[in-house]
Formats: sequence, structure tokens, C-alpha cells
Amino acid sequence: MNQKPAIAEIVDLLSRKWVMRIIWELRATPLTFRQLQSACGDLSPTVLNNRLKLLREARLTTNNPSQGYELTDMGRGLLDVYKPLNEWAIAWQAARTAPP
Amino acid sequence: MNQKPAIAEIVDLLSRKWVMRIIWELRATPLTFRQLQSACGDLSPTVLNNRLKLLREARLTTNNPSQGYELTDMGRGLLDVYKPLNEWAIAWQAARTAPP
DNA sequence: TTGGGTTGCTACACATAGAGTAGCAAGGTG
DNA sequence: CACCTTGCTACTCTATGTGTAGCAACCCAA
Repeated sequence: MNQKPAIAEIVDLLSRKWVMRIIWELRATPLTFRQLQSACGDLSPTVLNNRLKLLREARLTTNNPSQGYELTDMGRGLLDVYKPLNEWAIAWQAARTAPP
Repeated sequence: MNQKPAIAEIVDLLSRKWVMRIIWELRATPLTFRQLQSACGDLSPTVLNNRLKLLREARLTTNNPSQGYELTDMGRGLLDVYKPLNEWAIAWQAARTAPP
């Protein structure tokens, strides 16, 4: 019985709304549940809790009771992978704004 | 009046279900609507059409009537950016399968 | 010890996004 | 003309996400 490819699995996870945003908000420092909530523009606790559950299962975040939620090493690695996306995105937006 | 940051905009787009998959399926060769549909496991035309509309608006794909849908240069650039994700994903899955 | 403030989280009702199926109009081919 | 494929729309139903209220556990000061 085989799993689906790793890339498919992570793409599924990252395609859930708020997942990337949550990872991004944890980039610098651990945050408590409620800090995360307001960092994401008062994201509803229903969704936040659900995403945090997924992220913990994926071992991308942990919940250190004294510090709050924080990225694991894996989580930080993912963030690194996403860095080039930012540069691409800027070029993309510029090209889009330009005339056809 | 300012747009939201480029990175946020592309993350929003990529967070819609099937968007990455569609880009992926177009990686090698143009596909017709129906080829794309079956490449994505008989994705419903409702969603496929909607995603293709978004992707065309984002200038990541074009619809060449004689060849079908294909990636633009921008689209192919995005695919390049995603390549490191694949390697990360494999390491991630391995670590996840391993004991805590 | 009591009142206030956190904390993480659940319950529930409502809204939007996606899935599944049918089928149409346009075009090409025999 | 009959028959195929094309891209796509209409429709219904389910999954996913949103918004608000509020609870139990904890800490801290009076």
C-alpha cells in the first residue's frame, strides 16, 4: 500500500487556506494562539485550530506551552524553500501590471 | 491605493485547489481542456474552467487554439521556483515516517 | 478568596468554494 | 448527413471556511 508522492502531499497541505500564512507569521518568533489569530487578521479560531492541528501532525510546528507555537526545523526549512518565490512574485506582478 | 504584496497575491492563487496540479500537468507539453481534465483525474469541468480563467488572468497559461493550453514563460519560471520544494518534500516525508 | 485578566479551544449557524453529472453549441471528418 | 471531439455552462449537493459566543484552566493582584 503506497502513499501518494511527497510533493503531492505537501502541495495538498499548502493548498489549504491560511497554511502558508501561518507559517509565515511564525517566521521570526513563537506566537501564542491568540497572537497568531490577530497576526492573521483575526482569523477565526475554528480554522486556526484546525490548521495548527494539521501543521503539528506534519511536524512543521510545535506547541511549546511556555513559548507558544513555533516552527520546527522542518518548518523553517520549508520557509527557506519559499524564499525564491518572493523574488519570482515581484517580477510576476511587475510583468502583470505592464501592458500586454 | 495599493495592491497587496506580490507574494500574498501569488500565495492566494496557489492556495486554490488544483492550481499547482494544473501547472504541473502542463510542465512538458500543451494539453487540451479535456486532456487536462483527465490528467487531473477527471477534475470537474466547473473547477477546471474556473482555474484556467484565473491562470490566464495571471498570465501563467495561454490558450493557443491549435495546441491547447500551455504555460507562458512566467508559468515555466514558477515551475522552476517550485523545483526545490520537491527535494524538500522528500526529506520531509522521510522524517515524518521516522519515529518521533 | 475573589475578581479580573489571560490562555487554548469548542459549538453552532451561516456562507462560499468545490464536486459530480448532464448536456449544449461549434467545429472537424467520414 | 451522421458522428465525433472540442471548450464550456447549468444544475444540484457536499465539503470547506467564516463569524460569533462562550467555556474551562490557568495566573496574578487585592
